[in-house]
Amino acid sequence: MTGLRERKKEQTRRRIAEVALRLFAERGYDAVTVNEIAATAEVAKVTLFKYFPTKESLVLEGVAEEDLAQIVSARPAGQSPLAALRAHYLATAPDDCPDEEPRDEQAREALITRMGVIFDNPALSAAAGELLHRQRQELARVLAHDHDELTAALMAAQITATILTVQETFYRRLVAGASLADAGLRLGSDVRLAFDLLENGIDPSKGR
Amino acid sequence: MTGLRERKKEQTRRRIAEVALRLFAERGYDAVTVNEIAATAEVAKVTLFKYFPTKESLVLEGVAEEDLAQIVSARPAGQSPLAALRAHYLATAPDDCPDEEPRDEQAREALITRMGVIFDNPALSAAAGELLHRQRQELARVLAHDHDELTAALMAAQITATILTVQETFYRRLVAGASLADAGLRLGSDVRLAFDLLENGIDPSKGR
DNA sequence: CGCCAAAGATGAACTCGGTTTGCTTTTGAA
DNA sequence: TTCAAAAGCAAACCGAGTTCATCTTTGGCG
Repeated sequence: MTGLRERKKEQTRRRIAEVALRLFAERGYDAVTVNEIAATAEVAKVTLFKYFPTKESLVLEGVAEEDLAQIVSARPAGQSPLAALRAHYLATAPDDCPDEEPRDEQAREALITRMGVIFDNPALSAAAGELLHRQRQELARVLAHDHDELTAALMAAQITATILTVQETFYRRLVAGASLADAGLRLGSDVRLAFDLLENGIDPSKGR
Repeated sequence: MTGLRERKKEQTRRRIAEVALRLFAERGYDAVTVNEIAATAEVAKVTLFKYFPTKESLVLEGVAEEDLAQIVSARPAGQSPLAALRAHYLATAPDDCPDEEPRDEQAREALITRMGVIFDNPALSAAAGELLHRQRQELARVLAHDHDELTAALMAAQITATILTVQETFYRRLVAGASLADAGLRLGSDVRLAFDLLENGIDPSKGR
Protein backbone atom coordinates (compact mmCIF):
# COMPACT_ATOMS: atom_id res chain seq x y z
CA MET A 1 0.00 0.00 0.00
CA THR A 2 2.90 2.33 -0.63
CA GLY A 3 1.19 4.25 -3.38
CA LEU A 4 2.23 7.45 -5.03
CA ARG A 5 0.33 9.39 -2.40
CA GLU A 6 2.39 8.00 0.45
CA ARG A 7 5.66 8.44 -1.36
CA LYS A 8 4.89 12.04 -2.16
CA LYS A 9 3.96 12.77 1.40
CA GLU A 10 7.13 11.25 2.71
CA GLN A 11 9.08 13.25 0.16
CA THR A 12 7.41 16.52 1.10
CA ARG A 13 7.99 15.88 4.76
CA ARG A 14 11.65 15.22 4.22
CA ARG A 15 12.03 18.28 2.04
CA ILE A 16 10.52 20.48 4.71
CA ALA A 17 12.70 19.00 7.43
CA GLU A 18 15.83 19.36 5.35
CA VAL A 19 15.12 22.93 4.38
CA ALA A 20 14.38 23.82 7.97
CA LEU A 21 17.53 22.25 9.30
CA ARG A 22 19.65 23.93 6.67
CA LEU A 23 18.19 27.36 7.33
CA PHE A 24 18.45 26.93 11.08
CA ALA A 25 22.07 25.86 10.79
CA GLU A 26 22.87 28.78 8.50
CA ARG A 27 21.26 31.59 10.39
CA GLY A 28 20.08 30.32 13.76
CA TYR A 29 16.73 29.02 14.93
CA ASP A 30 15.23 32.32 15.96
CA ALA A 31 16.23 34.21 12.85
CA VAL A 32 14.29 31.88 10.57
CA THR A 33 10.51 32.16 10.32
CA VAL A 34 8.22 29.30 9.46
CA ASN A 35 6.93 31.38 6.57
CA GLU A 36 10.41 31.35 5.15
CA ILE A 37 10.76 27.63 5.62
CA ALA A 38 7.43 26.99 3.97
CA ALA A 39 8.27 29.26 1.05
CA THR A 40 11.70 27.70 0.57
CA ALA A 41 10.27 24.21 0.73
CA GLU A 42 7.53 25.34 -1.66
CA VAL A 43 4.58 24.45 0.49
CA ALA A 44 1.93 26.55 2.19
CA LYS A 45 2.42 27.41 5.84
CA VAL A 46 -0.68 25.47 6.75
CA THR A 47 0.73 22.44 4.98
CA LEU A 48 3.95 22.68 6.90
CA PHE A 49 2.00 22.69 10.12
CA LYS A 50 0.13 19.59 9.05
CA TYR A 51 3.42 17.73 8.89
CA PHE A 52 5.03 19.33 11.92
CA PRO A 53 2.81 20.53 14.74
CA THR A 54 5.23 23.22 15.91
CA LYS A 55 8.35 25.01 14.79
CA GLU A 56 10.24 23.19 17.50
CA SER A 57 9.21 19.83 16.16
CA LEU A 58 11.06 20.61 12.95
CA VAL A 59 14.25 20.16 14.92
CA LEU A 60 13.31 17.93 17.81
CA GLU A 61 11.52 15.23 15.90
CA GLY A 62 13.13 11.89 16.54
CA VAL A 63 15.38 13.17 19.30
CA ALA A 64 15.46 11.16 22.51
CA GLU A 65 12.86 8.70 21.46
CA GLU A 66 13.95 5.93 23.75
CA ASP A 67 11.36 4.50 26.03
CA LEU A 68 12.92 4.24 29.46
CA ALA A 69 9.85 2.80 31.10
CA GLN A 70 9.78 0.10 28.46
CA ILE A 71 13.43 -0.77 28.96
CA VAL A 72 12.90 -1.14 32.67
CA SER A 73 9.71 -3.12 32.56
CA ALA A 74 11.10 -5.46 29.91
CA ARG A 75 14.26 -6.26 31.86
CA PRO A 76 15.09 -9.91 32.58
CA ALA A 77 14.00 -11.26 35.95
CA GLY A 78 16.49 -10.66 38.70
CA GLN A 79 17.99 -7.57 37.10
CA SER A 80 17.66 -4.23 38.82
CA PRO A 81 16.09 -1.37 36.87
CA LEU A 82 19.33 0.54 37.02
CA ALA A 83 21.31 -2.40 35.72
CA ALA A 84 18.93 -2.70 32.81
CA LEU A 85 19.34 0.93 31.90
CA ARG A 86 23.08 0.79 32.32
CA ALA A 87 23.27 -2.21 30.04
CA HIS A 88 21.12 -0.52 27.48
CA TYR A 89 23.21 2.60 27.31
CA LEU A 90 26.48 0.71 27.37
CA ALA A 91 25.27 -1.41 24.51
CA THR A 92 24.31 1.47 22.26
CA ALA A 93 27.05 3.77 23.40
CA PRO A 94 30.43 2.65 22.15
CA ASP A 95 29.87 2.49 18.45
CA ASP A 96 26.91 4.69 17.87
CA CYS A 97 24.76 7.52 19.07
CA PRO A 98 22.29 6.82 21.84
CA ASP A 99 19.35 8.41 20.11
CA GLU A 100 19.49 6.97 16.69
CA GLU A 101 21.51 4.64 14.56
CA PRO A 102 22.63 6.67 11.59
CA ARG A 103 23.88 4.18 9.07
CA ASP A 104 25.73 6.46 6.74
CA GLU A 105 28.02 9.41 7.07
CA GLN A 106 25.39 11.78 5.76
CA ALA A 107 22.85 10.93 8.42
CA ARG A 108 25.52 11.28 11.07
CA GLU A 109 26.39 14.71 9.90
CA ALA A 110 22.76 15.72 9.81
CA LEU A 111 22.35 14.53 13.37
CA ILE A 112 25.36 16.52 14.50
CA THR A 113 24.11 19.60 12.70
CA ARG A 114 20.79 19.19 14.40
CA MET A 115 22.37 18.87 17.79
CA GLY A 116 24.36 21.97 17.07
CA VAL A 117 21.18 23.87 16.33
CA ILE A 118 19.54 22.57 19.48
CA PHE A 119 22.41 23.39 21.81
CA ASP A 120 22.76 26.77 20.20
CA ASN A 121 19.31 27.78 21.44
CA PRO A 122 18.40 27.67 25.13
CA ALA A 123 14.70 27.33 24.46
CA LEU A 124 15.34 24.38 22.18
CA SER A 125 17.63 22.66 24.66
CA ALA A 126 14.97 23.15 27.28
CA ALA A 127 12.35 21.66 25.01
CA ALA A 128 14.59 18.68 24.36
CA GLY A 129 14.88 18.21 28.09
CA GLU A 130 11.12 18.31 28.30
CA LEU A 131 10.86 15.29 26.05
CA LEU A 132 12.80 13.28 28.58
CA HIS A 133 10.78 14.83 31.35
CA ARG A 134 7.65 13.23 30.00
CA GLN A 135 9.30 9.83 30.10
CA ARG A 136 10.11 10.51 33.70
CA GLN A 137 6.51 10.12 34.70
CA GLU A 138 6.11 6.77 33.04
CA LEU A 139 9.39 5.59 34.44
CA ALA A 140 8.20 6.59 37.90
CA ARG A 141 5.05 4.58 37.36
CA VAL A 142 7.02 1.47 36.52
CA LEU A 143 9.42 1.96 39.41
CA ALA A 144 6.48 2.35 41.76
CA HIS A 145 5.96 -1.40 41.45
CA ASP A 146 8.93 -1.95 43.71
CA HIS A 147 9.10 1.27 45.71
CA ASP A 148 6.88 3.74 47.44
CA GLU A 149 5.69 6.61 45.36
CA LEU A 150 8.09 9.31 46.48
CA THR A 151 11.09 7.04 46.15
CA ALA A 152 9.99 6.02 42.70
CA ALA A 153 9.52 9.64 41.67
CA LEU A 154 12.92 10.56 43.06
CA MET A 155 14.62 7.66 41.33
CA ALA A 156 12.99 8.49 38.03
CA ALA A 157 13.97 12.11 38.35
CA GLN A 158 17.58 11.28 39.15
CA ILE A 159 17.80 8.75 36.36
CA THR A 160 16.40 10.99 33.65
CA ALA A 161 18.50 13.92 34.85
CA THR A 162 21.58 11.75 34.68
CA ILE A 163 20.87 10.39 31.23
CA LEU A 164 20.15 13.84 29.92
CA THR A 165 23.42 15.13 31.30
CA VAL A 166 25.43 12.32 29.76
CA GLN A 167 23.78 12.80 26.40
CA GLU A 168 24.30 16.52 26.58
CA THR A 169 27.96 16.06 27.37
CA PHE A 170 28.34 13.65 24.50
CA TYR A 171 26.68 15.88 21.96
CA ARG A 172 28.46 18.95 23.16
CA ARG A 173 31.72 17.23 22.52
CA LEU A 174 30.55 16.29 19.05
CA VAL A 175 29.36 19.77 18.27
CA ALA A 176 32.60 21.13 19.62
CA GLY A 177 34.37 19.15 16.94
CA ALA A 178 35.39 15.88 18.52
CA SER A 179 35.37 12.95 16.16
CA LEU A 180 32.54 10.53 16.53
CA ALA A 181 34.96 7.78 17.43
CA ASP A 182 36.57 9.79 20.21
CA ALA A 183 33.28 10.96 21.62
CA GLY A 184 31.92 7.43 21.45
CA LEU A 185 34.86 6.05 23.40
CA ARG A 186 34.46 8.61 26.13
CA LEU A 187 30.74 8.03 26.16
CA GLY A 188 31.29 4.48 27.35
CA SER A 189 33.25 5.53 30.41
CA ASP A 190 30.89 8.44 30.98
CA VAL A 191 27.95 6.08 31.14
CA ARG A 192 29.80 3.94 33.65
CA LEU A 193 30.66 6.94 35.77
CA ALA A 194 27.11 8.24 35.64
CA PHE A 195 25.50 4.97 36.66
CA ASP A 196 28.06 4.39 39.37
CA LEU A 197 27.13 7.75 40.78
CA LEU A 198 23.47 6.87 40.60
CA GLU A 199 23.96 3.52 42.28
CA ASN A 200 26.42 4.49 44.96
CA GLY A 201 25.30 8.00 45.64
CA ILE A 202 27.24 11.17 46.04
CA ASP A 203 29.96 10.22 48.43
CA PRO A 204 30.18 12.93 51.08
CA SER A 205 33.74 12.00 51.93
CA LYS A 206 34.81 13.21 48.53
CA GLY A 207 32.84 16.39 48.81
CA ARG A 208 35.45 18.01 51.03
CA MET B 1 12.97 57.77 48.48
CA THR B 2 9.64 56.00 48.56
CA GLY B 3 7.79 58.72 46.72
CA LEU B 4 4.34 58.66 45.24
CA ARG B 5 5.76 57.38 42.01
CA GLU B 6 7.21 54.25 43.58
CA ARG B 7 4.11 53.56 45.59
CA LYS B 8 1.89 53.84 42.56
CA LYS B 9 4.09 51.54 40.58
CA GLU B 10 4.11 48.93 43.28
CA GLN B 11 0.37 49.23 43.52
CA THR B 12 -0.14 48.81 39.79
CA ARG B 13 2.16 45.84 39.71
CA ARG B 14 0.30 44.15 42.52
CA ARG B 15 -3.04 44.87 40.94
CA ILE B 16 -1.96 43.27 37.69
CA ALA B 17 -0.58 40.21 39.45
CA GLU B 18 -3.69 39.79 41.56
CA VAL B 19 -6.06 40.15 38.64
CA ALA B 20 -4.03 37.68 36.63
CA LEU B 21 -3.94 35.10 39.38
CA ARG B 22 -7.64 35.44 40.00
CA LEU B 23 -8.57 35.03 36.37
CA PHE B 24 -6.17 32.12 35.91
CA ALA B 25 -7.60 30.38 38.95
CA GLU B 26 -11.15 30.97 37.77
CA ARG B 27 -10.85 29.88 34.19
CA GLY B 28 -7.44 28.32 33.66
CA TYR B 29 -4.21 29.77 32.36
CA ASP B 30 -4.79 29.15 28.67
CA ALA B 31 -8.31 30.47 28.60
CA VAL B 32 -7.27 33.91 29.79
CA THR B 33 -5.63 36.34 27.38
CA VAL B 34 -3.19 39.03 28.40
CA ASN B 35 -5.51 41.55 26.77
CA GLU B 36 -8.18 40.53 29.22
CA ILE B 37 -5.84 40.80 32.15
CA ALA B 38 -4.70 44.23 31.06
CA ALA B 39 -8.25 45.41 30.54
CA THR B 40 -9.42 44.05 33.88
CA ALA B 41 -6.46 45.59 35.66
CA GLU B 42 -7.15 48.81 33.76
CA VAL B 43 -3.78 49.22 32.14
CA ALA B 44 -2.65 49.06 28.55
CA LYS B 45 -1.22 45.80 27.31
CA VAL B 46 2.11 47.47 26.71
CA THR B 47 2.15 48.62 30.32
CA LEU B 48 1.48 45.12 31.56
CA PHE B 49 4.44 43.88 29.59
CA LYS B 50 6.61 46.57 31.12
CA TYR B 51 5.94 45.07 34.53
CA PHE B 52 5.95 41.43 33.52
CA PRO B 53 8.08 40.36 30.59
CA THR B 54 5.90 37.38 29.69
CA LYS B 55 2.51 35.91 30.45
CA GLU B 56 4.26 33.11 32.30
CA SER B 57 6.01 35.54 34.59
CA LEU B 58 2.63 36.66 35.90
CA VAL B 59 2.43 33.32 37.65
CA LEU B 60 6.01 32.20 38.06
CA GLU B 61 7.42 35.36 39.55
CA GLY B 62 8.98 34.63 42.90
CA VAL B 63 8.70 30.87 42.56
CA ALA B 64 11.82 28.83 43.32
CA GLU B 65 14.05 31.76 43.89
CA GLU B 66 16.52 29.98 46.08
CA ASP B 67 20.13 30.14 45.05
CA LEU B 68 21.53 26.63 45.30
CA ALA B 69 24.98 27.58 44.17
CA GLN B 70 25.08 30.26 46.84
CA ILE B 71 24.01 27.85 49.55
CA VAL B 72 26.73 25.42 48.57
CA SER B 73 29.52 27.90 48.19
CA ALA B 74 28.65 29.60 51.49
CA ARG B 75 28.66 26.36 53.48
CA PRO B 76 30.88 26.14 56.56
CA ALA B 77 34.28 24.55 56.08
CA GLY B 78 34.27 20.80 56.41
CA GLN B 79 30.65 20.42 55.39
CA SER B 80 29.80 18.56 52.22
CA PRO B 81 27.71 20.34 49.59
CA LEU B 82 24.95 17.82 50.04
CA ALA B 83 24.93 18.29 53.81
CA ALA B 84 24.62 22.02 53.34
CA LEU B 85 21.65 21.64 51.05
CA ARG B 86 20.04 19.09 53.30
CA ALA B 87 20.39 21.37 56.27
CA HIS B 88 18.96 24.27 54.33
CA TYR B 89 15.87 22.41 53.24
CA LEU B 90 15.35 20.80 56.61
CA ALA B 91 15.56 24.21 58.21
CA THR B 92 12.99 25.85 55.99
CA ALA B 93 10.82 22.79 55.62
CA PRO B 94 9.01 21.94 58.81
CA ASP B 95 7.24 25.16 59.54
CA ASP B 96 7.08 26.90 56.23
CA CYS B 97 7.16 26.65 52.50
CA PRO B 98 10.53 26.25 50.86
CA ASP B 99 10.03 28.97 48.30
CA GLU B 100 8.71 31.80 50.34
CA GLU B 101 7.75 32.69 53.86
CA PRO B 102 4.15 33.75 53.73
CA ARG B 103 3.49 35.49 57.00
CA ASP B 104 -0.24 35.65 56.93
CA GLU B 105 -3.02 33.31 55.97
CA GLN B 106 -3.86 35.37 52.92
CA ALA B 107 -0.42 35.11 51.40
CA ARG B 108 -0.41 31.40 52.06
CA GLU B 109 -3.65 30.96 50.28
CA ALA B 110 -2.42 33.01 47.35
CA LEU B 111 0.66 30.83 47.12
CA ILE B 112 -1.43 27.70 47.11
CA THR B 113 -3.73 29.12 44.49
CA ARG B 114 -0.72 29.95 42.39
CA MET B 115 0.68 26.48 42.73
CA GLY B 116 -2.68 25.11 41.74
CA VAL B 117 -2.60 27.17 38.58
CA ILE B 118 0.94 26.07 37.81
CA PHE B 119 0.34 22.37 38.31
CA ASP B 120 -2.84 22.61 36.33
CA ASN B 121 -0.90 23.53 33.22
CA PRO B 122 1.86 21.30 31.83
CA ALA B 123 3.60 24.15 30.06
CA LEU B 124 3.68 26.16 33.25
CA SER B 125 5.01 23.28 35.31
CA ALA B 126 7.67 22.79 32.70
CA ALA B 127 8.58 26.45 32.85
CA ALA B 128 8.82 26.26 36.62
CA GLY B 129 11.19 23.35 36.22
CA GLU B 130 13.22 25.45 33.83
CA LEU B 131 13.85 28.00 36.55
CA LEU B 132 15.58 25.35 38.59
CA HIS B 133 17.34 24.12 35.51
CA ARG B 134 19.12 27.41 35.19
CA GLN B 135 20.41 27.09 38.74
CA ARG B 136 21.72 23.70 37.80
CA GLN B 137 24.44 25.21 35.69
CA GLU B 138 25.68 27.48 38.43
CA LEU B 139 25.53 24.68 40.93
CA ALA B 140 27.61 22.55 38.59
CA ARG B 141 30.17 25.32 38.36
CA VAL B 142 30.52 25.47 42.12
CA LEU B 143 30.70 21.70 42.45
CA ALA B 144 33.40 21.61 39.81
CA HIS B 145 35.76 23.02 42.43
CA ASP B 146 35.90 19.61 44.05
CA HIS B 147 35.06 17.26 41.20
CA ASP B 148 35.75 16.73 37.57
CA GLU B 149 33.37 18.38 35.20
CA LEU B 150 31.16 15.46 34.30
CA THR B 151 30.78 14.42 37.91
CA ALA B 152 29.90 17.96 38.90
CA ALA B 153 27.34 18.18 36.12
CA LEU B 154 25.83 14.86 37.11
CA MET B 155 25.67 15.81 40.76
CA ALA B 156 24.04 19.11 39.99
CA ALA B 157 21.51 17.44 37.72
CA GLN B 158 20.61 14.84 40.31
CA ILE B 159 20.37 17.41 43.07
CA THR B 160 18.11 19.80 41.21
CA ALA B 161 15.95 16.97 39.93
CA THR B 162 15.58 15.71 43.47
CA ILE B 163 14.70 19.08 44.93
CA LEU B 164 12.19 19.72 42.21
CA THR B 165 10.53 16.39 42.84
CA VAL B 166 10.27 17.00 46.57
CA GLN B 167 8.82 20.44 46.04
CA GLU B 168 6.39 19.14 43.49
CA THR B 169 5.23 16.42 45.83
CA PHE B 170 4.78 18.94 48.61
CA TYR B 171 2.77 21.36 46.53
CA ARG B 172 0.69 18.66 44.96
CA ARG B 173 -0.34 17.57 48.40
CA LEU B 174 -1.23 21.13 49.27
CA VAL B 175 -3.20 21.65 46.10
CA ALA B 176 -4.91 18.35 46.68
CA GLY B 177 -6.24 19.74 49.91
CA ALA B 178 -3.84 18.66 52.62
CA SER B 179 -3.46 21.15 55.43
CA LEU B 180 -0.29 23.14 55.48
CA ALA B 181 0.66 21.60 58.82
CA ASP B 182 0.28 18.06 57.54
CA ALA B 183 2.13 18.72 54.33
CA GLY B 184 4.87 20.46 56.25
CA LEU B 185 5.35 17.52 58.56
CA ARG B 186 5.63 15.10 55.71
CA LEU B 187 7.94 17.48 53.89
CA GLY B 188 10.52 17.04 56.64
CA SER B 189 10.69 13.30 56.25
CA ASP B 190 10.50 13.62 52.49
CA VAL B 191 13.56 15.81 52.49
CA ARG B 192 15.42 13.28 54.59
CA LEU B 193 14.40 10.44 52.30
CA ALA B 194 15.39 12.41 49.22
CA PHE B 195 18.82 13.36 50.49
CA ASP B 196 19.48 9.87 51.78
CA LEU B 197 18.75 8.59 48.32
CA LEU B 198 21.09 11.15 46.84
CA GLU B 199 23.89 10.32 49.26
CA ASN B 200 23.61 6.58 49.33
CA GLY B 201 22.47 5.94 45.81
CA ILE B 202 19.78 3.74 44.45
CA ASP B 203 20.40 0.48 46.20
CA PRO B 204 20.22 -2.27 43.58
CA SER B 205 19.42 -4.89 46.20
CA LYS B 206 16.12 -3.22 46.78
CA GLY B 207 15.37 -2.96 43.11
CA ARG B 208 14.26 -6.59 42.94
C1' DC C 1 -10.68 4.61 -19.80
C1' DG C 2 -13.68 7.79 -17.23
C1' DC C 3 -15.99 9.09 -12.90
C1' DC C 4 -16.17 10.44 -8.34
C1' DA C 5 -15.43 10.53 -3.36
C1' DA C 6 -11.93 11.34 -0.29
C1' DA C 7 -7.43 13.05 0.84
C1' DG C 8 -4.46 16.64 0.44
C1' DA C 9 -2.87 21.33 -0.59
C1' DT C 10 -3.80 26.12 -0.49
C1' DG C 11 -4.41 31.28 0.45
C1' DA C 12 -6.67 34.43 3.19
C1' DA C 13 -8.23 35.85 7.35
C1' DC C 14 -7.99 35.25 12.14
C1' DT C 15 -6.16 34.74 17.31
C1' DC C 16 -2.83 35.52 20.68
C1' DG C 17 1.69 36.67 22.82
C1' DG C 18 4.89 40.11 22.48
C1' DT C 19 7.30 44.48 20.37
C1' DT C 20 7.79 49.05 18.24
C1' DT C 21 6.54 53.75 17.56
C1' DG C 22 5.14 58.13 18.43
C1' DC C 23 2.52 60.70 21.41
C1' DT C 24 0.31 62.53 25.93
C1' DT C 25 0.17 62.65 30.94
C1' DT C 26 2.21 62.57 35.44
C1' DT C 27 5.73 63.35 38.68
C1' DG C 28 9.35 65.23 41.34
C1' DA C 29 13.00 68.16 41.76
C1' DA C 30 15.18 72.59 40.96
C1' DT D 1 6.65 77.48 38.41
C1' DT D 2 9.04 75.13 35.17
C1' DC D 3 10.80 71.26 32.86
C1' DA D 4 13.03 66.86 31.91
C1' DA D 5 12.42 62.32 32.96
C1' DA D 6 9.37 58.65 33.90
C1' DA D 7 5.29 56.41 32.99
C1' DG D 8 1.28 55.45 30.32
C1' DC D 9 -1.09 54.81 26.14
C1' DA D 10 -3.33 53.54 21.36
C1' DA D 11 -2.40 51.57 17.26
C1' DA D 12 0.17 49.27 14.15
C1' DC D 13 3.16 45.56 13.62
C1' DC D 14 5.47 40.70 13.94
C1' DG D 15 5.61 35.64 14.17
C1' DA D 16 3.57 31.19 15.59
C1' DG D 17 -0.29 28.61 15.02
C1' DT D 18 -5.52 27.83 13.61
C1' DT D 19 -9.79 28.04 10.89
C1' DC D 20 -12.28 27.90 6.77
C1' DA D 21 -13.78 27.64 2.35
C1' DT D 22 -11.98 26.32 -2.00
C1' DC D 23 -9.37 23.94 -5.29
C1' DT D 24 -6.38 19.97 -6.94
C1' DT D 25 -4.75 15.27 -6.80
C1' DT D 26 -5.17 10.56 -6.09
C1' DG D 27 -6.83 6.04 -6.31
C1' DG D 28 -10.61 2.87 -6.40
C1' DC D 29 -14.32 1.18 -9.31
C1' DG D 30 -17.49 0.34 -12.96
